[in-house]
Amino acid sequence: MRKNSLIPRVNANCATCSLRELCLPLGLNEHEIILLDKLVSHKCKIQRGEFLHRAGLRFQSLYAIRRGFFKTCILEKDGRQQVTGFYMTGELLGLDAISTETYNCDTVALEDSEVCEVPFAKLEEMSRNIPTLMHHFHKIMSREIVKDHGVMMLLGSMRAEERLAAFLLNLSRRFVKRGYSASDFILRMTREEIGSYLGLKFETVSRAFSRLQDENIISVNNKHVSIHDMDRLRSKVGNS
Amino acid sequence: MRKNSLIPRVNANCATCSLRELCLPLGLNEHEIILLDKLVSHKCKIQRGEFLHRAGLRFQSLYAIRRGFFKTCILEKDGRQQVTGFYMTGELLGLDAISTETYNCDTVALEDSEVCEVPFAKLEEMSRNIPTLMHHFHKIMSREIVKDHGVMMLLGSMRAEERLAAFLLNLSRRFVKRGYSASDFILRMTREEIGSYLGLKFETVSRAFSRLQDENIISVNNKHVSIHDMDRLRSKVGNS
DNA sequence: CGTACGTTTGACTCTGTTCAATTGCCGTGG
DNA sequence: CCACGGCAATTGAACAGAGTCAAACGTACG
Repeated sequence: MRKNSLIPRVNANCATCSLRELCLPLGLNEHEIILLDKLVSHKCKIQRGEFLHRAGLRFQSLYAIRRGFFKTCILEKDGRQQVTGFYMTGELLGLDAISTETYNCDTVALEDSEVCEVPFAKLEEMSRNIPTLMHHFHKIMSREIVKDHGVMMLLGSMRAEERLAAFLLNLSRRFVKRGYSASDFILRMTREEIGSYLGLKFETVSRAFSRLQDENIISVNNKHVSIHDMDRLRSKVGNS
Repeated sequence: MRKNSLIPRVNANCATCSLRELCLPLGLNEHEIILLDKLVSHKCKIQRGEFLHRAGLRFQSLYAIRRGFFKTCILEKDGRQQVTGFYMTGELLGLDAISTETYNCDTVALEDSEVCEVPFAKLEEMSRNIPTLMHHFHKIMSREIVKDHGVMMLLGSMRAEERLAAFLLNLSRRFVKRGYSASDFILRMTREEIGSYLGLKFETVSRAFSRLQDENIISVNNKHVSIHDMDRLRSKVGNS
């Protein structure tokens, strides 16, 4: 990655990493985890607002998020930008770059973060000898595809309020998995970024927030969201 | 797959298959292709309108399309349906099922088709010994993700006419790769299916077709499309 | 403390949806 | 072979939801 950056690097340590459930090594034995430690050679810190990488850069590594929050976005020649995903602790960045051997999206930290660099060639080589690793990796890629199909569903057939409800429920679910509150969280992204991801203008996002708040389903205070009535929020999705 | 179906099976033969450029075996030597032949044990024919598989079925195999045309769609509990993709000769079906070990979309032939069954467990096993096969497979999965991001872009930020133009250009490009005309083709899907894929109602799709025809960019006669002015069609995409 | 940016809200516009009527196409059966 | 029925596609008119433009307010950061 960014050769001339000052991002500090230290050795990773998968064996003690608290992400073991979420990240790659799921289901490996102790010996295999030690091997993996050698694969994941470096951690690096990315400050809020910094790019992990930009579209066009040559692909070499995937990045597992050890801590933090990222957005990925693609940019059309005519200047339009589209946020293609938000990624949090334990998730894997860069899967889309394998096909072209070039990162084809910008990846930006939305809070101070830390990632583990996973050199892809080494990952492939190692997975030849560790079938469970290979299989797990395939599942992760496949899950990414399923996730994208969900977003396509959302973009293709839901209206503004439904989209926002689905988005909040998705975030909530992912926070829970990581041990945080299901109903109380801080949004790391702006209304505009949410809008881009959901195919809406930021004013529409703001209005949808306000409407959900007026109905006492959630309360919003700038970036802080509290879900008061999870069931009614759920019922917002899929009732058109 | 469908144990009690009457779909006839014959041995596949990758070595002589005309899809070598598009399908999995890209870049393999003769010996490896023979191995692959043993992997891809069966071809089967699917008639127009038939399901290759339905959502919920246990996943075991990927399917390479040897000839034909498919749509994949997901169904929400509330009855909404979303077409998530159209697949043609040389493309690979079932990648989304790896994550859950269950097909999570319906896959329907839109014309009489023929697929090669690729047992996934065997594919993984074999790719341990053939690094190029593994790498190529990773690229295919990654390409699927990139493609989905493109659709998200389309759904998130284009208007009706742009979406249709982008759709037609995409089809055109894929037909060319397969040796067909870039400017003259038969649509295998209905307006409703196009609409579902593009996040539009079928009336809107129909109107967009008519408008492009009125501008002499294309001509449409039911399922038959001719592109008259490729450049102006291209300029329709990305000018809002 | 002040500025810049993000957010909210209102009024108006416009694109796409909805509802409905009509035409065209294709396969089936008389 | 033609007539019929059903499904797909086209087109129009009225409507609604999201977009646009603009103003005002809050918050965060230097």
